[in-house]
Amino acid sequence: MLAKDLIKGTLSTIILTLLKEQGRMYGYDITRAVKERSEGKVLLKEGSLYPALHRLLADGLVETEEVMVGKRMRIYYRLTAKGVEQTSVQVNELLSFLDTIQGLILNQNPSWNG
Amino acid sequence: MLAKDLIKGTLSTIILTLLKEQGRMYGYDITRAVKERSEGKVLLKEGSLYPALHRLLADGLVETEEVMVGKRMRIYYRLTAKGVEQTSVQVNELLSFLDTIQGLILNQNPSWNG
DNA sequence: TATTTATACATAGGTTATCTATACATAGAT
DNA sequence: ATCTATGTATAGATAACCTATGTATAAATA
Repeated sequence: MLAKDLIKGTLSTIILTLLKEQGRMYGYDITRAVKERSEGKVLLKEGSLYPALHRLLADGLVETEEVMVGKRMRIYYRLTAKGVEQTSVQVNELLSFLDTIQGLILNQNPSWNG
Repeated sequence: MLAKDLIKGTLSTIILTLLKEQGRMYGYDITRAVKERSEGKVLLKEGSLYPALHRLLADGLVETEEVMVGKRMRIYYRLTAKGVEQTSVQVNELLSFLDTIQGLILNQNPSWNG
């Protein structure tokens, strides 16, 4: 129940990061990459992924390229210039947040030890 | 917008951790502790905190002690035995998740560098 | 003495991201 | 034949968190 909720707010950043790194990916590709890299801990569902991709598209952070592979369609996504910028912003924000939470949990901030 | 969503799923763990450490705390106390420890980055609102505390109470993870201070009521919260157990579980889960996400973002998992 | 700020708890209602479940379709494996 | 993998899509449910509001005591400050 906890693990399920933790992904919230991090998904778009994960997708953007993968795209920045790989250049272009299609949806199914992303689900496998997330699964592999998280060692099976993060299982991205279609109901989460595709709406997320559509949001990124609507926000102008990614652009698409449709390709027919045999009789099957693939929709490749790649970052726009705006998307590249936003990726940096979100990655910094996310890493900073992870630090903050770790600090809260592990009590690395000495100011409260009184 | 990102930072606002990131807190989701982490709040109960933060509260439980604080209680485990401090022994007992009341609501307003918790908001200040979170603010201080996160250096102002996490501003816990009443509309988030009190429902969260009530959930923990309903789940039997905390118990309360009402104290009058002057004419004002304070409700102290402390962990139950079940709460102590659950705190460990959630902290481990959260730290593991933070590592996973960091790995995804920073690509520390070498298995995908092909 | 009037107003602001801090302390202290509470909840109704809104937002929204994610998940569940379902749908359609190609295609390889067993 | 049937299962599994590949590939995209959406309607509806869930639920956590926030906004806004309410009540009340009390200290500060103008």
